[in-house]
Amino acid sequence: MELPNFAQISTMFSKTCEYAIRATIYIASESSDGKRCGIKEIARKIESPEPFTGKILQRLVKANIIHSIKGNGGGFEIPQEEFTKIKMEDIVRAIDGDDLFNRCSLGLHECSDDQPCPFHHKYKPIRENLKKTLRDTSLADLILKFNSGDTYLKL
Amino acid sequence: MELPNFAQISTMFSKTCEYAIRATIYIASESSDGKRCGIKEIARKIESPEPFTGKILQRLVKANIIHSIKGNGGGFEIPQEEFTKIKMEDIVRAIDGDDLFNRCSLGLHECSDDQPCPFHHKYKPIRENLKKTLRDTSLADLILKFNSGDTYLKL
DNA sequence: ATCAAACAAGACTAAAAAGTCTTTTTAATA
DNA sequence: TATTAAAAAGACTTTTTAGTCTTGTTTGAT
Ligand code: FES
Ligand code: FES
Repeated sequence: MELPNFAQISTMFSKTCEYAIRATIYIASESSDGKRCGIKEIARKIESPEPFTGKILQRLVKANIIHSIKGNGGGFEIPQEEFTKIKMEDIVRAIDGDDLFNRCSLGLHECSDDQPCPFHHKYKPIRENLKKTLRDTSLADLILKFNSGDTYLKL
Repeated sequence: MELPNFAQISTMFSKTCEYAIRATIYIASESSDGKRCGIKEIARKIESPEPFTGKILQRLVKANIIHSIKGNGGGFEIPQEEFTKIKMEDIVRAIDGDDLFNRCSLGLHECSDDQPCPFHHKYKPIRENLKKTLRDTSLADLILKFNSGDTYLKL
């Protein structure tokens, strides 16, 4: 008999952030096709709860990552010329803030080289590597293989 | 004006797991000095809520990571010969389960090479690197610099 | 034997994250 | 200008994570 889980599902990004990234990729992919898309469609295509997705999209609009057009025929879109400018880092920061980038892995009040926790020296390079990847990965990179059907946003 | 955080504090480990790791390190450090320690002392030294710390220690006992001695003069300890055998991976798995090790970074039901999400190929090596580090880092490694006062468990 | 100092167990509460619902605003179009 | 299809806004609910409290059990020392 295995002990059941004790604490939270622990991943890099919050669930909210996961939805946000998936939604942004889907919108970009449609935009690259000249199409605008609405909440219902997005929620269906990325398998996310519809009203919650609405909330998240609002936040992405405020953070200037996606554009929204209100009214009949409206929806969300991203101008193609932004694809290379928008990085994964931007989405993560907009939703999860910068804890992932700064916080001590063991929960000390500060992560610092001067007063490091016992895991700091092994953790820091991993985090730096993750940061670099998030900084270097653009929406253009993310939709490339998605458009060709080689990566997935659900299942 | 900056937008306030929208979602959870996102780090690798749950807060519970952070406490667990800090507590284990502290206990090991005392044990390496031949000393046994109680909940109150541990909570004080790692700056964690006392009753919650008790809960977490219980879990670590069940997972066979630390030993507990009940009754007057009791407390927690870890036999020195275990220091190199106990890995960070063991603590993380005992508390957070294996989501960190398996879960898709974008929240798809499965993380797989066959039906990868758009971030999979960039994410996987980072995660593998983290896993390797957790697998390779033993309690002995963690307490080394802590015993010499070069790393910290609070502030 | 009794007492006191420890951990164990489990019910309970609080806070944060995730998710829903209702109302308002916007804008194209008939 | 009325209708309608969309997003925006904000109050609300649920679930999960974090944390507390009370009661019981164990055991060394008096
Ligand atoms: S001090 Fe803990 S990760 Fe830097
Ligand atoms: S499928 Fe998403 S990280 Fe592997």
